[in-house]
Amino acid sequence: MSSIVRIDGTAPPRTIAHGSRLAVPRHSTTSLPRVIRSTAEFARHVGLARTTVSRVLNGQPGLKQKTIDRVRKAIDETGFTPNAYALHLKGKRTSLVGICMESLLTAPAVSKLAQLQRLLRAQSYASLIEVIDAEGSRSVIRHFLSMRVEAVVFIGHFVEEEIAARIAELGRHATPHLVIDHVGIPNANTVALDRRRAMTEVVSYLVSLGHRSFGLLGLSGPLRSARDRVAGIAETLAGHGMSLEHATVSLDHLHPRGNDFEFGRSLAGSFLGAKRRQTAYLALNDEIAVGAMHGFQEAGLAVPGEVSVSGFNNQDICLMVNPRLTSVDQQIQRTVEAAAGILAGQVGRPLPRRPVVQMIPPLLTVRESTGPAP
Amino acid sequence: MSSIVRIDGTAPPRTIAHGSRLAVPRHSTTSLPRVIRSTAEFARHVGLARTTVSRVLNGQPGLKQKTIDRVRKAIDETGFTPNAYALHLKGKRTSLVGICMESLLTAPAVSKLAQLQRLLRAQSYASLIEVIDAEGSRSVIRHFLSMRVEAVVFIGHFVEEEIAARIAELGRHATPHLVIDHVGIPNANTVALDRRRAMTEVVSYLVSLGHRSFGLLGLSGPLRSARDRVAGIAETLAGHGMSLEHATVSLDHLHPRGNDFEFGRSLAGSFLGAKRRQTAYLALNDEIAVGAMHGFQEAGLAVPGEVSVSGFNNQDICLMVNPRLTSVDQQIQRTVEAAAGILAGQVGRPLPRRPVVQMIPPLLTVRESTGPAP
DNA sequence: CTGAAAGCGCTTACAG
DNA sequence: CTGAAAGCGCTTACAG
Repeated sequence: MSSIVRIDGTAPPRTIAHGSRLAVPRHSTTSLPRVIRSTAEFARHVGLARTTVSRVLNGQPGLKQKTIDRVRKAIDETGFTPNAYALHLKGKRTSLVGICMESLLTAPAVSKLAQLQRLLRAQSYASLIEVIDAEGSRSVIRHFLSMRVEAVVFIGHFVEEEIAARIAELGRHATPHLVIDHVGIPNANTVALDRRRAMTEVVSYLVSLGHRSFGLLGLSGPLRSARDRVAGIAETLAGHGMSLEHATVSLDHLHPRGNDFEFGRSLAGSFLGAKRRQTAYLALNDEIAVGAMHGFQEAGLAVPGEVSVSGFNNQDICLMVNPRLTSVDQQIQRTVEAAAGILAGQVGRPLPRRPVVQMIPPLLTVRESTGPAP
Repeated sequence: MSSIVRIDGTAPPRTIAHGSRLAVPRHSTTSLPRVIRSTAEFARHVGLARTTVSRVLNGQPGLKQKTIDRVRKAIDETGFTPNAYALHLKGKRTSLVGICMESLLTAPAVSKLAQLQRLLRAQSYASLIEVIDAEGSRSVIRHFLSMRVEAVVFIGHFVEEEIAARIAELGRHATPHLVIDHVGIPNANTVALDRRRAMTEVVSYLVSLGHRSFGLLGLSGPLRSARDRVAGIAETLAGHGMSLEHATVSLDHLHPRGNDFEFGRSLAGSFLGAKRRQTAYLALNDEIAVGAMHGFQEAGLAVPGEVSVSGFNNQDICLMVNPRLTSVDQQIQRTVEAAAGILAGQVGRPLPRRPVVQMIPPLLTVRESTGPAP
């Protein structure tokens, strides 16, 4: 068992050992090897030439098995790892990918990160991961470039001009990039959910259930992702002879946007207070939808008997509420696989002249929170 | 707008431009600069000596302002970044921290990662992040070592012997480490929630409400974290003259462990079927607690009127269910700050002889899912 | 300010 | 198998 020392965020007291007579070698009977920091030191340690060690390390032919074994054994014993920085200077690939995250606090984004990293690792890439904001993006990209990453991935929604500038910078360094989620950045290779189509599917489905008036929850605002969604709603309504102005209502302006769940619940309250109630509610995300559902239910409204509610992202929480939430699945696995495929096609080759843009079809997942219009 | 090209995971078609007569310079009127890859090239580009450029780059004194400006301007124009690998060979710190995650799919772990990264970045560390399993941990650590990271952090629960071996390896390389969450690894610097105490608080509170029989949800199994929790329960019960055997029941063995929410719901079903029902239920995590709560409610039981349910981790979902879930907050911010403090005390110094272990006190967060025993 | 030189830790011909 | 050498991209004295 390790000894327990409580500290308060300060450095632990360094105890100076002065000549304990009972001192015994720790862990093993051989003396502790010094840290070996170079092939030169290591070669001396094994009693071979630097050149020979290097050849074993790189699996080159023409070596006696006995020599190979000797070196391997010494590597295991000393834990010697050749300096990656020297290796790269000699021309070895860095096998590094830089990943810029809008946030590590939103579940779908982290899920994309996790899956992308798994794919990259299978191709033996390691990842440098940074959360970026508008001000910090320049320095992050410069650091990635100084680390000679082989590609940079952006996951999330960013300030468009900012990322466009970063992408231009990457282009000047012949470094491939890919944007996941944020669609519409000039000259950006992009993989993103087809959000228009997502709303087409949701709205068509609700219209087929007889809904003609819709409350929009959190879909206002300048974000490209929200605007695309609203465009999809408008388009679909138009196809059924309705208009956005007449068939939809947004009360987003009535409440400050804090925690999404509370925001959704507040919105429900406002809709309840309005003269004419909508029969179906489309939320920006699952959290807002769940909040709204709670708001309606607490006021005694039946979901989906009196109002239908649909979410977005198809997170676990959709299954944990009652009734379970209808939502749109982002198809994260397909998204990430497409991203990895595009990157694989660009790394180590001349950059393509035109950006590659791939839209991923969403999957509407119908559950019990939506039903026929009353 | 970028042109839209649909592809199927294959590389984009490379279009060869053959002599369009309308070709115009893109983006600017100057010709596109070649990618500059070294100070030598860059010095030639600005018309200065390599030495001078280097001095500007490193902010050394004795340079004319005019020269400095000239170099800075050229850096902005060309986006030149000095090769980090050469810099490090010349003795510059790597300012890299390696982070080993058990998983990127569990919210509390990702939250720790996010907050730790923010603290590290404030000290201008970049992070190499890898998800590790028992087999892969060796190669990940060796890669971190070859990248000469200045410290390695483990976040989550691991196979003990595996991580102990990795920590020994790091020690041989004089590289500081820190384990967040997994307590009890020999010789490991550790920061972890005091899980025993967490259960002491929950159980004391429930006992004070009159509860005398407890259902344990998902707390069985060999995981150190679960065993610590059970030990805390036993201790507290003993303090009130009760015993684990008589006062608690676990039915975990009756259901396969899949999705936690469904697992919780199934467990509730089994408890409902049993002869004598417990009055309070302690869950491994919030998801299981929410599942159980749903299970009870669907069977017509009132929460907390007839049964009390408490979760663990205090995730957002606690607020989104009805009644809101009593849970234990891990105090992630304090945890991560402690971790960063310990690391800061160890980087660049001789490793301490004894490991530092710091336990973080939990915060019981009482909500409406727990109440007086019926 | 410039220029030539040494050296960080490697790999890779090259001659023994 | 060994050993000496060149060179990757930097920084840092050192002499001009």
